[in-house]
Amino acid sequence: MSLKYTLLGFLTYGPLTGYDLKKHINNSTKFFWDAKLSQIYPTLKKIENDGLAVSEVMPQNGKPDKKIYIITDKGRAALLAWLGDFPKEITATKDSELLRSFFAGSLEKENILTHLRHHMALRQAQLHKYQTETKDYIKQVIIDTGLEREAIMWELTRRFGEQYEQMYITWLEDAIQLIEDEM
Amino acid sequence: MSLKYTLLGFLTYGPLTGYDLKKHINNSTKFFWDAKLSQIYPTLKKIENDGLAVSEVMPQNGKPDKKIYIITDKGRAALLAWLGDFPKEITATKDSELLRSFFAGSLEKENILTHLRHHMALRQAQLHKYQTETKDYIKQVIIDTGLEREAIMWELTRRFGEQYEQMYITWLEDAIQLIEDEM
DNA sequence: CCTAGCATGTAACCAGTTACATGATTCA
DNA sequence: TGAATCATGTAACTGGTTACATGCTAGG
Repeated sequence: MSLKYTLLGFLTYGPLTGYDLKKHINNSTKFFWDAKLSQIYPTLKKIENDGLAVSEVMPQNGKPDKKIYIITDKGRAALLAWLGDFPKEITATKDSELLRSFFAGSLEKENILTHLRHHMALRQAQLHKYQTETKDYIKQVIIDTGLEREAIMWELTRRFGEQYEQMYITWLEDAIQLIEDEM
Repeated sequence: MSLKYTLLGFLTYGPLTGYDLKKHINNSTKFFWDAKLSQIYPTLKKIENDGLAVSEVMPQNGKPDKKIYIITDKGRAALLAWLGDFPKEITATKDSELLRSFFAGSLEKENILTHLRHHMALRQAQLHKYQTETKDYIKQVIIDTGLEREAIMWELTRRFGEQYEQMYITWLEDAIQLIEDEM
């Protein structure tokens, strides 16, 4: 359901193709809302059928024709309605690594520790990515579009990613310490 | 896919019904892996078909008969194989509220602030739950089962929940401050 | 020469949600 | 009297993944 609004959200900044939208997602919402091209294309079709956007075909040679989507007033209204919505409950975020940790009690100590250390390396890489690539991308988009108000929100969500990874790394460090000492 | 291992994981502590399993999930893994009864029942059926567990029917009157599942050696082996698995990439956790924040730049300042404050109340309630209900439940399970080694891991995942909510609340506070001052 | 990027999509499948169906007991 | 708990499940649907199909261009 939220993919629809992700696409409409990006379309408010200007007309885009499915391929463009995927690149925008990869550089920004990927870590809290991601989708594959094979899901994006049918969703765009549905958006057009519902009158939330219209498409224009730009012929190309050697490549498939580009299909550019333009948001309609109805699409803008639908996005605003969604933005104004309040959830009454927090939605549980799934994390299979926490699940694995939860049931890891039956494994050998060293086995658990190897697991946690491996996971930590992945988290550190992700933290680094938020602090470099993602940060640079947001800076560039601000320069290119001049959307200052939006930029505040984009930077805030980037910082969430950064703080989430930092919290995760601290938790992993503490977990490793505790298991080394008490297991 | 992970629901299968969630169910097998709980079944290693003893024979349980689908209904029992849901209660265990609600008290522990719910915040990083949840499922409805309508998904649990067919998954248990699949687990039995694959030979990972066997079921015994206990007749009752006035209620549907209880169907108790018992994990098999094949089931234990499957769980251990999964526990030993390493993911090569971190999986993006979906969060529609972050997505809403990402696209909230077009809304009025007060509108965004109301949203963030509302979200904060939900997060504080969840934090409190981890610090009371969830903590008490783990204590009780340790008393009842004496699974000390497992208890270390359960307590660690509970602490993750606590630290996650604390991080989220801090982020929301900072976001509110920033928007009040700079928007 | 091979990989990555550009650019579209479909088909089959798996995971998960919502709604429906049944019905007794207990507690506020 | 009505909601919650116990206890099972099915059917229809939506969301999301994997695999397949096509084919050119640019760069290392």
